[in-house]
Amino acid sequence: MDPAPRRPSMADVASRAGVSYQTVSRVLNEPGIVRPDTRTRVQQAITELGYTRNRAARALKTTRSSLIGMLTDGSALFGPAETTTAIESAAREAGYSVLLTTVGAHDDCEREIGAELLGSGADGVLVVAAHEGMVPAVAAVARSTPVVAVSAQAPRAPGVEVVGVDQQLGALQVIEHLARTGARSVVHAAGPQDWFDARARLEGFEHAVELHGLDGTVVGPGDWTPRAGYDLANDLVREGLPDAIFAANDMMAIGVLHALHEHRLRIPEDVAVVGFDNTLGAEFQVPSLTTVSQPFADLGRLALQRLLCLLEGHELPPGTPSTLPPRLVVRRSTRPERTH
Amino acid sequence: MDPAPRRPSMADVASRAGVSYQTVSRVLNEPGIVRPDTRTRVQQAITELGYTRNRAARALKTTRSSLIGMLTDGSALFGPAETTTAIESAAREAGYSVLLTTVGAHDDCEREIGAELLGSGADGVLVVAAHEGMVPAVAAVARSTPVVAVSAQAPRAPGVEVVGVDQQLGALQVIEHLARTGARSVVHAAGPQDWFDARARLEGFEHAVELHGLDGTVVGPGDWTPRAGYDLANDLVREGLPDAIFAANDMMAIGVLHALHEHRLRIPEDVAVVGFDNTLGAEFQVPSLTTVSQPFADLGRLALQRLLCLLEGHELPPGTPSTLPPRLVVRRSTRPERTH
DNA sequence: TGCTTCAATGTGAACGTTACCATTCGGGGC
DNA sequence: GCCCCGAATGGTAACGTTCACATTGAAGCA
Repeated sequence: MDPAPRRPSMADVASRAGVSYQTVSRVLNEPGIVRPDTRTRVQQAITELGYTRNRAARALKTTRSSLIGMLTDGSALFGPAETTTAIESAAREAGYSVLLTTVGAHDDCEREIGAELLGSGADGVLVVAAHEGMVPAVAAVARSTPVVAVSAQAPRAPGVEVVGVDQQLGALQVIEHLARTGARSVVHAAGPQDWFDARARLEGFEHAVELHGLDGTVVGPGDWTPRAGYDLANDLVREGLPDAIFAANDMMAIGVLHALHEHRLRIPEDVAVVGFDNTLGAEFQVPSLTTVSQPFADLGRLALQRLLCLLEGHELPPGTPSTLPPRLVVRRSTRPERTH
Repeated sequence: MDPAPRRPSMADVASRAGVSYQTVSRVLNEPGIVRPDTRTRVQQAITELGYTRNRAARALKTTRSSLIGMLTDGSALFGPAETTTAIESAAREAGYSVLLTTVGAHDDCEREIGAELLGSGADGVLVVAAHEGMVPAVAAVARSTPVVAVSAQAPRAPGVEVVGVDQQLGALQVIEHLARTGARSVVHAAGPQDWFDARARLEGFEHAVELHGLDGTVVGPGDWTPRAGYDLANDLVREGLPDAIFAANDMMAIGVLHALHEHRLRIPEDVAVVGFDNTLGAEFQVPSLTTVSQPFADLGRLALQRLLCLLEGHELPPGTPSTLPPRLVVRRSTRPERTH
């Protein structure tokens, strides 16, 4: 093995460029105040040596790690993967790196995750797919670190800002569409109620159903998976079908479709089906799935922007929303609206 | 604002426990050599103050960051999300945190990403969904940092170890199954050829088809999305259908199914369809999708294990595989095998 | 008792950077 | 020609840890 080929430090760059390491630091941090020819000399030395700043030393001295912790449920990576990606690239652009912490949905994660996040030294934390089990950990972290949650209504812990898509509005759009297309009875195949999003969708469903005088029933809760939708739909087939089934997410809707097909039911003629999320495959289900599209990427960027404001102390641009509207995407799994 | 409520340091813990900071360090790093009563005193002080080690200082002194960089394609989070999750939790268990770096499939990512990874100070790097565009960046990183790639055959850059699922074997299993169920002509709807996995599946297809004397054709390449599968299948319907269509991944297979349904073709009677990945929704497509299941979670753990060996210099347990076998999952989108 | 020995703990220095203050140097105003 | 000023750069200290070594104290043994 090589005798520890130590990465070059500022001192190495400095001696190569014939300046002091302080000048190197200045070239990196406030290039404006160093004379152009010195600056280019230093920059050349930097590229020649392949120098990169030692992150640890920098963090130690500045007490800022340039790290953002991202706490997310493992299973959630399937759905809002776009949020994750958007956050990461926006963070990179702002000079931060993203520290990923996943948590199993059913982990007893309070102690461990909280400690992990705290110990990670992140400047701020983003909670991406929020469920009840995360709340204690998040609350603990929030006492010493800025936290922004991407969530329906949020881990209402003190110090936690929330950015989200209006899930209730999404549910309302679904119900209105179903009402307009002639549905009288609607069943909501609910998601796991320890997830904030699932709860918000359920509440939205109940309000909307009442508002429109529909016959609304809730079954479940399921666990976001196709199998849950499949099982719930089979139960419904046995016990009597409504005009429409509104699944808590696309995966459950896929399971619902499958069960209905097995029973040779026609969609949407016998039953209409609606999902939520507009995930990648939704458009190509059979029939293509009417669903609610969430602006996952915008959401990620928005959350990061908010966190950066918290971290760097500047104001949020006025008019920045904290809630984004979802968008109903009508496809073939529901009856067409009359286009008189 | 509070006047910078500095987090407690070892010195704070030490003075509270009435020992020197060195003793605190020892309690944390080699508890065995400090007297039990001192140890408990220190530990109590630690919990009372909510002390956590300053990661930056530790990294600075030890020249190890306890960070593992994970480079992945953004779109890949949809598929092998399990790999990501498995890696993260295994890493946490081993005392490492995961730094996430995503890259758009079509980014001109060479310079930027390479610099990012290098500058991140990660002790090692894991490349999760490998495509051609990553190679320069990965090669650059590999010169100064251990790199393990999770990939078919890999960015063959010097110093990059590879762990993967045997994609060719998967393709072979598919073709054998199709041959046994009476298919004579098979079309492969290929994936993007700058992805190593896609290329391996294509090659596996070609070998297997020749081996079994089938009439094999390749169409595409597609871009992993359902729409690509949909478009390719529509072309096929127009130009003449084979007995079976083998899509490069499940998403493309979903698009294929959709197109076939639109043309009122029966699956598998008129055309059989096979996917790859066994993603969450595959079982509940209509009909349920025959596909190749990849042990994503095992793969993630394996990759991390390899990287840790590289990092910490110990030997890989003998008999540890570097290639995992996939498993064909036969469902209803292909004809049943004769069970004589 | 006096010496060695070892276990337990303390002290000093260093990791690579940035904040702060000191120094140098050339030029403009009197 | 003197002083002062500001621009450019250099030097020193400190962030919180860990490593290597120094110190302490009690036990073991002649």
